[in-house]
Amino acid sequence: MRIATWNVNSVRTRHDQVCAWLQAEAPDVLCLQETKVADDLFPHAAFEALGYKAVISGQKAYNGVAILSRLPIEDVRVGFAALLPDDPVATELGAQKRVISAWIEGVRVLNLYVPNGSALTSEKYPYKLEWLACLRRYLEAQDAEGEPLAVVGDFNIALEARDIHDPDRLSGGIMASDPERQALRDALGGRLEDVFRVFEPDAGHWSWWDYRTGAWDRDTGWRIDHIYLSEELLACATGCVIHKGVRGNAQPSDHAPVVVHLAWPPEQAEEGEDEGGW
DNA sequence: ATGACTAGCACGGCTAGA
Repeated sequence: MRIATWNVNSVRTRHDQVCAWLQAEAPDVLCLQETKVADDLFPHAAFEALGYKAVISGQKAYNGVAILSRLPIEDVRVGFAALLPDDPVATELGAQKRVISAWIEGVRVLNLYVPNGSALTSEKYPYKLEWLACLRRYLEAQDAEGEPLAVVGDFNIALEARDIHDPDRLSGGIMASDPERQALRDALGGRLEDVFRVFEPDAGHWSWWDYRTGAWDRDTGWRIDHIYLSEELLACATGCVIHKGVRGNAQPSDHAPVVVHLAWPPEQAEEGEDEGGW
């Protein structure tokens, strides 16, 4: 099973590129962020023609997430409030469409678009921290479900120096400040592992290049698009790859896709504990 | 120190992204 994540910066502007990538790579699941479209205008037909069904949580112009899958999709949950019905902050944060999950092939796939925060002095920065605190409560509730879990998306946070092209200059600023890094670590709770780092310890691997600074030409990027796995999925991971070349397309998104390869579902022999079975 | 570029909305410059 292969699960991918890609911030496409408008699914309508990018849908030809998304289709081309789906045809070339054929992931089982593709999670999109920044779809930037209301649900009634989502381009379902283009993806259905390739065998992918989409479940979506969108809004006009901003934010928006979607899960595309060629495997059957069950038990879709939209927003933090789906698991935190009595949490007023979860309900309030639901105004921005940044959270969707689904049950696919025995995996809970959770697709997140974490707020950017803009600048440490912006009112959007405390919003980001509040959102991450709510994510912590949400993941605690999710953990109680005991499901194999893959949390993917655009986290808008580089957790370590090796995830930024110029850590000396950029550490401590937006996307690399201690409070947001700690808030994300607190949410992950030590239970979820950044699978890219299982396979690649070195710096120099980015998932986002700023449009404005000639970042692609200079390869001055950040690694802010992540895939976090629970223990039983991590044990099945055979690779995690950033599809950097996609950033070199004409009219690209500023993010590249990230894909995890899983030997999943596990062999029947490995899970057969039922003595009456055969 | 600042801004760059891209997209949406709507058709003129804003907001927002990261």
